Amino acid sequence: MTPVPGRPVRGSRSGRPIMALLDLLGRRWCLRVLWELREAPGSFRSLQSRCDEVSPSVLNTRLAELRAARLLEVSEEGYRLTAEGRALGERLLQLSSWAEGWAVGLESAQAPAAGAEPGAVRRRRSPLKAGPANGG
Amino acid sequence: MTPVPGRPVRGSRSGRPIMALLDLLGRRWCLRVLWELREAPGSFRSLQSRCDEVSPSVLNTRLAELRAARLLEVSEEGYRLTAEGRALGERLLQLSSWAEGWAVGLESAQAPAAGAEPGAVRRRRSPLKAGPANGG
DNA sequence: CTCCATTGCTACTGAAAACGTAGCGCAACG
DNA sequence: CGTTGCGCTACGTTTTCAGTAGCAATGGAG
Repeated sequence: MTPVPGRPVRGSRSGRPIMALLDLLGRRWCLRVLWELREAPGSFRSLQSRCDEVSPSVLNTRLAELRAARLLEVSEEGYRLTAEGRALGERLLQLSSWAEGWAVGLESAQAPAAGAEPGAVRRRRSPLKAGPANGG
Repeated sequence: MTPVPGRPVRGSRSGRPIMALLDLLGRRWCLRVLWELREAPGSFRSLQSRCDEVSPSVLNTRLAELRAARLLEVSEEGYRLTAEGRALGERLLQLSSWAEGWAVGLESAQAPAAGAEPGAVRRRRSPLKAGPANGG
């Protein structure tokens, strides 16, 4: 089921646009497909190959969802982003530049923060300062 | 296993930063947790509640991964984004504004593109125009 | 001081999603 | 016509997520 704004989606009962988007983008391979299509349209097998041989069944499911969400359309070249999809893709580009800085920061830290590192949130009986009211 | 730049991650053999990021963000609930933390820090149960009662086991896994990636840290208020994490969160904000436009576009289209709609990529024996060389 | 409510998770099971493979049917090339 | 390559689909297996119960630590109330 493709998450779209206005309908309840995983993570939201209200169907807020950003919630629908987070749900869709949070599916395995979705961001990667968008990323690849941002660079160039492609056929099914081309996309499969560019996504490191993702399984055809999952790729097909993701393509159908992206199409249902009108981020992607079928053309003579195979699959390409719609205008909306391209606009989204431009915003993904900014993630790339962020990621370069991230990688540098991780390198200087030498390793990912170890899971065994002390520092888990202490148990407490009183609630910590409340966050904002529930979104959704 | 937390995807980090420099190591092979799902979707990439080279460990390119953007690939590690796409892998991490493409996990269920990851974007949503980042989105909620962008707004305000929170305790475990607060985050759980703000993420529409996500299961504690998955939330715990996601928090650990985000922490290993140094996007999140433990503080007196519970969990909060690191400086890097906040920078990423700002970029997520831009997705929100995009999503508002998306929702409008979908409304005027009246329904998500039906899966049963004709227009799947036609079979062909010759490859379509090739996309770029494999990324990853 | 004791009791007990609340917290941060963990353990565990079943459901859903992803993975991986084989192969069908169509298109088109030789 | 036979063969090759394409876009998927079907199906079984593995992994991840969803959901629940509950433990141990914390600390507020009496």
